Amino acid sequence: MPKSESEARAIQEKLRREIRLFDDFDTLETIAGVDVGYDIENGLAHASIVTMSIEDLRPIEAVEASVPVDFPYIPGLLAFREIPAVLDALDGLVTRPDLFMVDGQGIAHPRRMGIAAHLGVLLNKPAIGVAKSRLTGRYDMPGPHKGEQSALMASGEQIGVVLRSKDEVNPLFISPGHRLSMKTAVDITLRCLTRFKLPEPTRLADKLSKVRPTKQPSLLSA
DNA sequence: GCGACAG
DNA sequence: ATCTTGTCGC
Repeated sequence: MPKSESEARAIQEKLRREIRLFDDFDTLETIAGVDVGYDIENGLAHASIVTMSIEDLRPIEAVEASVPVDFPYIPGLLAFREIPAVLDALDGLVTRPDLFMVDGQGIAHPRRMGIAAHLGVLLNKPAIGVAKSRLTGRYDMPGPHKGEQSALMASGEQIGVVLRSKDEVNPLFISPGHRLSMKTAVDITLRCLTRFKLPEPTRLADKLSKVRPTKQPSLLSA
């Protein structure tokens, strides 16, 4: 873990060279949603990963892990705060998913190293960033209906797509993280949308990552 | 120097 | 992210 902000940025500058933004994968049958919630009073980061079939969006496996938070929230350095918990949860997975969908940015980041790109490079797996708000870049608001899009631009380049995932609700910010193109990132996200604002992988992971008062029935039990 | 700023 | 009740809309 980096001990300073400058050290963390240096790590990002180094890792960004590994990013590949073109489709580079074989099978794409399973996708895993990744999200992290917080238990403020206990100083814990609670990560959850939900693997499902891309074909029918049926949950296959769900794991969780809580670890002490050791890095503060600093815009642009979110990965250093959340990835430790994610890697811990990953150990509990029986089957490795073909692709990861992370709650946060892919390359739509000041140094093109959002948490989805960071995780993708660490695991050397395809990864997509699905954020609920903008970190960096300029864009025009897309039309009000589901499926409408606009480009997220920065430094004269497209770093993401602003996507209306549901009628009349704030749009999502999609960006590739690793081993897939901008187009594929959006195509896959669209295929994971149902009636909600968030695509299924992230939506289910989000529910599990929130610290619950008591135990709830498993997502896989039904 | 002044704002902006994923979760 | 998290803190929180009511309220609008299907």
